[in-house]
Formats: sequence, structure tokens, C-alpha cells
Amino acid sequence: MPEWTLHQGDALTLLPTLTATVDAVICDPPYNSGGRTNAERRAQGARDKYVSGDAQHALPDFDGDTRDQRSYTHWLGLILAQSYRLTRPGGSALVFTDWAQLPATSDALQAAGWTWRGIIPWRKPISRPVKNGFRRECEYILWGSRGDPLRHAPTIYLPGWLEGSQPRGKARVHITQKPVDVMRQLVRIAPEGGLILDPFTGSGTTGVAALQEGRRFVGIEQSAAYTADAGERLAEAA
Amino acid sequence: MPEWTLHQGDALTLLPTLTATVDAVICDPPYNSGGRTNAERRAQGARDKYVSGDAQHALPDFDGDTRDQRSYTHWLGLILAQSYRLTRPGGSALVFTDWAQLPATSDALQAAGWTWRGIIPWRKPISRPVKNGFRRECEYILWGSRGDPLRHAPTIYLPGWLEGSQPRGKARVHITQKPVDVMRQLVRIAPEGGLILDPFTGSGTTGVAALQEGRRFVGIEQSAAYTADAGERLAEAA
DNA sequence: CCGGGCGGTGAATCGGCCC
DNA sequence: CGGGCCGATTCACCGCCCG
Repeated sequence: MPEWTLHQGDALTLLPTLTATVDAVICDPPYNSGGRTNAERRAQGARDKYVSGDAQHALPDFDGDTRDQRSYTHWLGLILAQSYRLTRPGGSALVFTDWAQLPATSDALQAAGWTWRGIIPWRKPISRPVKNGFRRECEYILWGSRGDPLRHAPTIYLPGWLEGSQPRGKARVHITQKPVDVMRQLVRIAPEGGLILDPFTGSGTTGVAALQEGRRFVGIEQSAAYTADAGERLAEAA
Repeated sequence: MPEWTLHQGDALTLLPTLTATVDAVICDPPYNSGGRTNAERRAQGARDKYVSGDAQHALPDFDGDTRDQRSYTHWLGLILAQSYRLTRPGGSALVFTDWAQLPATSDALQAAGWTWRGIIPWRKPISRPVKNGFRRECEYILWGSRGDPLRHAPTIYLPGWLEGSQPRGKARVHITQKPVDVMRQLVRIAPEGGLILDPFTGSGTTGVAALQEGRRFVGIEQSAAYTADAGERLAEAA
């Protein structure tokens, strides 16, 4: 078994063809939020939502961010059900979400068969204030397990709160790229030498963190450009 | 208008009789979680669930923590709808919840007419570890507003997360008592001199924080013992 | 009679905080 | 500075029941 594998294509198409047994699924689906109405959601591509209007850089847009909430829940449920099938009993799923999609993501996780185990807030110190209200500086990671009990050797205790700013400048390849230090905490939910699946690999941060922590990695990414980026980063980390 | 008022009785009965116009509703309903099955929930009172078996202290139990999730959502929706009726346009609601009830609480908030605006995590440094998993060190405050836009004079910017340990020792009166410093951040969502409603007053921490920050307070509490405790703390703070 | 699932009972886990 | 205490639950074990 190689240390890492990367598949290019649609996650819903490719997941049913995989046969590996996975210790943990860690993913960051397109959040599909950012508008309180359908019209607002329809009007924007991902780039307009996640990138400041005055940002100097020009990162590519990504697809799959234009579903309404019902079909988002359904689609994510299908992804998570396929991921569940590949996961060993006692294994875990970690799914990123923003505040607005958290309930829908929890529905999808549980509909797919996972036992919901908790929420891990991720604080991004670099975030915008809200006029006359509370700053939105956290995203959330929903944690589920395939059945009960959790299995992990040797026994570990992981933090319930993560902090870290998104990469900036030329270290930033993907619009929603995560800090490697945050991902390194998360991949430890799989035992050392275990296999981690990420059906939305993007720039490959999950895989980089997995390799750095001595875990193996299998990823799926739709875009050819990001698949190439991720391949380079994974080769360098391995 | 007095600085504070306290009503003893059932929130669902008393809320329809109130006529004051409120700037913000801040409440901490019984979470009603802590069991994955109906039987587990039915079997225990709040004290048995939330207090360690070996705890030396002896705080009184509280009621209203034995609903299944559907009726919890429905009941909380009725409470929040009555609260909505009393709130001025542009006013806010802040509702405490734990991770397991967060989606249900979000449903109730929105069903009652509130526009959901975000999640504020409250981090409690003193919390239990989870074997082979992620520590559960946060509770959550759901933020809603009565319509759009937020109105507050003068303009303020509030934090996106809160930190603080529950009171310990003889400072602790209620099982689920909140730190005053945490509540002081929250009551600032109402303008100075504004009126804050808490339909589950408990030991009265919301009111104490409101008075300390120059806001007025109206509370409802079912238990006679806690109403007395809260009255003492409020009189002292005023 | 064996195996598995469900449910009830009780001990406990690490780290912060206080004395 | 060290020891003890406590935590808005969960884990693990052990019955019982049923297939």
C-alpha cells in the first residue's frame, strides 16, 4: 500500500469504485452558504463569496457550490454514506462546515449512518468584524464515528478547540485552504499508519498533514489543476 | 420603569401576559440532552446527569429536562415565539445550547420567526477529556435578530467567541450557572439603558450582568428557591 | 445453547484551578 | 509549588432477552 494515492474525478462517481478500508474520513465540502435566500445563493460563485472584493490575488473558482439547502443535505448525505461504507467499525468522520450549514451537515452525517459525537470549533483569528453584532471567526468540524466504541491504539486524547489562520500570500493555493497545523491535530483521530480518505482534496492539506503525522492518505479531487497542485505537495511531504 | 423585575412561574404561562418592549432576549433553556435514547433521558434528573457521582457539593435539581427532541424543539419554539413578540425590530435573541441540541435549537429559533445570524462558541477550560476522541470543551450561543438590519446606538463590535469557567465553590448556586464575565459580553447586544428578558432566570446571572453593564432586566423563573436567590443577587447588583 | 443487541448501572478521565 | 478536587457525560461492563 503506497503512502498516498490521488484520484481525479467526481467524488460521487469515484467513491463507489474504491475498496480500501479507511480509518478516518476528513473532508471540507463546498459550504454552499453565504446567502439567506435562494436568489442570493444563486447569484454568486464560490470566489465572490470567499474572497474579498478588493483582494489582490486571483485564485481559481471551484464548482459544486450552488445547491439549495435541501439538495446540499441530500448530496452530502450520499457522499458521507459512501465514505461510511469504506470506514472500519470504530473509525471516524470529520466534516468541516460553517455556522449556517452546521445543522444541515449534522443531518447529512446522521442520515448516512454515522453516530454524531461532537463539534470542534476552529477559530480563525483573521476574520471580519460584524457591525452591531458578534464577529464570525469560527468554522466548525462535525465529528462522527462508525458505531460505538471508538477504537484507537494507543489511547489518545485530542483537543476540543483549534486555532490557526488560513495561509496567506503565495503559500495559499486554494480559496478555502486550511492551515496544516489544524489538520495535523485532526488526522490524529486515525492511528499511526492508518489510512485517511478525503473526497474533496483541493490543494491537499489533509494529505500533507496525514503524511507528516505518519498516516497514509487517499484523496479525490475533481479539478485537474488542484489535483496537480495536491500531487506536488504530497510528493514533497512524503 | 424599574431597573429589574422578576416573575415567578412557568415561562410559557407568563410570557403571554407581559407587555414590555424588549431589546434583547438572552436565555439558557434546559438542554435536555445527555442520553442517546428516550429511556436514558427519562431515567435521570438534571442533577444526576450534570454532576459527577463523587461531587462533594449538593446543588438542587431543576425541572424541564425530560423532553424528547421533537417536543423539545416544539416547546422551545413556543417560548422563542413569545419572546419574539416582545422584542423590538432590530433586537436580538441569544440562546445557549450544547452541541447535541444545536440543530434543534436553530430550528426552534427560526420557526419562531427569528433571523439566524450566527453561532458564538463559549469555551470552558475546565472540561472532561474524551477517550480516543476530541474533548468537549464548548457550549454554544445561537444568535438571532428580529428582522434586518441590526439596530444599536452607538455602533459596537462584539467578540466572536467567549471563554470562562463556571463559578466554583460557594459562588456557585445553580447547577448550570454561567460566569458573569461571559454574560457581560452578551448583554452588550442591547444598547445601554435597554431592556433584557430572560425567561429561564435560574440564579439570575443574566440579570446581574445586565445591571453591571447598565442595562435593565426582566426575568422569569419557575422555582421559588432560585427566584429568591436571583432576587438577592439582583438587589445586590443594582 | 450461543451470539448479539439493547439497556441500565457505576466508575472514571485529564487538566485547570484553588488552597 | 504540589496535592486535591471537580467537571451542562461517556465509557465499559454486565445482565437480560430474543432470534
